[in-house]
Amino acid sequence: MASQSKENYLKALFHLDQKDKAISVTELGKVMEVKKSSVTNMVKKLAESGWLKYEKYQPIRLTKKGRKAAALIIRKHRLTEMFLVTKMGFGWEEVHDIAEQMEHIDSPILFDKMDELMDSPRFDPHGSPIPSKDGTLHATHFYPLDSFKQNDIVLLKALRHSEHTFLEYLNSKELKLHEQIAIHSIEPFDKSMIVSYGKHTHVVLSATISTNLMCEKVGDI
Amino acid sequence: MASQSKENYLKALFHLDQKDKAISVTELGKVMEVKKSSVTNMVKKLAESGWLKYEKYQPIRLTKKGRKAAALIIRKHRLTEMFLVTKMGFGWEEVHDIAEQMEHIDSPILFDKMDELMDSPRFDPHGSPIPSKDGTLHATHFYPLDSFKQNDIVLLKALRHSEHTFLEYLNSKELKLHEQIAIHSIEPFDKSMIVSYGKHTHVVLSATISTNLMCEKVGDI
DNA sequence: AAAATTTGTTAGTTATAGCTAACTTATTAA
DNA sequence: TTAATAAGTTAGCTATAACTAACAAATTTT
Repeated sequence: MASQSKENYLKALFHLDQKDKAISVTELGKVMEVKKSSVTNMVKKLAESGWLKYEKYQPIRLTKKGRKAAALIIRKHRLTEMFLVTKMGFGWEEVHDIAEQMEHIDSPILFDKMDELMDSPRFDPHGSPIPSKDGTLHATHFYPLDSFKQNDIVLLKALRHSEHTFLEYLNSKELKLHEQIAIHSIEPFDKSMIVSYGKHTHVVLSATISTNLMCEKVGDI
Repeated sequence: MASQSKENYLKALFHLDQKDKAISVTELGKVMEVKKSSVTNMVKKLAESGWLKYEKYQPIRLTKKGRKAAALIIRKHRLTEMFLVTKMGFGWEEVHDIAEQMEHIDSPILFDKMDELMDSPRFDPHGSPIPSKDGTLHATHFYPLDSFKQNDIVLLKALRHSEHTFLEYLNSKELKLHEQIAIHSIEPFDKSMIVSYGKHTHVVLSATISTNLMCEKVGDI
């Protein structure tokens, strides 16, 4: 495939692409933490190799080929994260940086083996879906905790993002994926919630937290 | 640490260093599969960062710092190989290329975890010693099968090299590491041997094979 | 000891991937 | 609708790490 740098651009493009709106040079530069001029340069090269379509001053559009390549890199990343957590005993807050490097490893047998050893997991440790081998990423239908109502019972299915500090916070609250959460009340003023889950009853979750907890309703109190 | 390319130079230098004789630019170039001019250039840079000592037209000498850095890269390589074989079910002929990439991953916790999960293995799947965490590589005292005598019983402890075809050959003969080998006779003309091991009796091993099987004597027939 | 060969170095080129500075195009505000 | 701002591009520079071609030093052979 492409160089590590190119793979990172493809990955970033894939993520921006998911948010449906047009992808700009400036935006891509922000995500990649490089200057706009560097982006213009790189995007030209990626266009030459058919990973994306690009015309001066126009939005960047991934091609089917580019989208598939990106999905397969993300597949390697997420399979690795899941392997590290389920087979090696790492915490979900430890695996991102390792997977960030492992995703560039060129070895189909390695990732096939991980997949096999884990019986083809569909989600990574943070609840993000793992693209399938053909580069397909099926959409999930989870909604932020703050979009549910009082007396709803939900399951925590994914995190909107996986920043280290956020994961550490959830660890400190012993709030894990697939945990059942009961919404006792919602404070109208700051949207903070009083919830119960696992062995914790009547815990306060701020709106900052609850917007990032992606859930699925399973019943009522 | 250094770039991937620099790490590969250090590794090559370490291996050449083990063969005690002075390291030349030409030799290093052959191992690295680059032109001599590229070596001269790189060696200058490595010298500037203190990985080695170098003066024009003089042999290259690794510094203590360089030797340690190299040993730690080799540690990552060999730990990975062992992990892939013992924890993931790969064959010893499949792991080199993967480890070659994984050895550049910057993540102490990953390799510490592998080490822990395997209870600090001392050898990799091909019998090569794994440098310890402080960069020490203890010498092994194994000798090629062809240096033993008729009626000696030995254990296969390591391979002199691990080329894919050689490993495949050993697989086809069902000859594994730690297998006990009894030397029945040695053909004086071509130094081929008739040996028995496992469930195989009176198998012929050519000198080409036996020189690459590093063994340790455990008794007599 | 001179000639031939091998070994090693230097200078200059290429590709990748970033940067700054200057400029152009597009969009938004006055 | 002009002016200001934001977005995007171009040109030229830097570092890494390879290369070739030409040359210099060291070693071997005759």
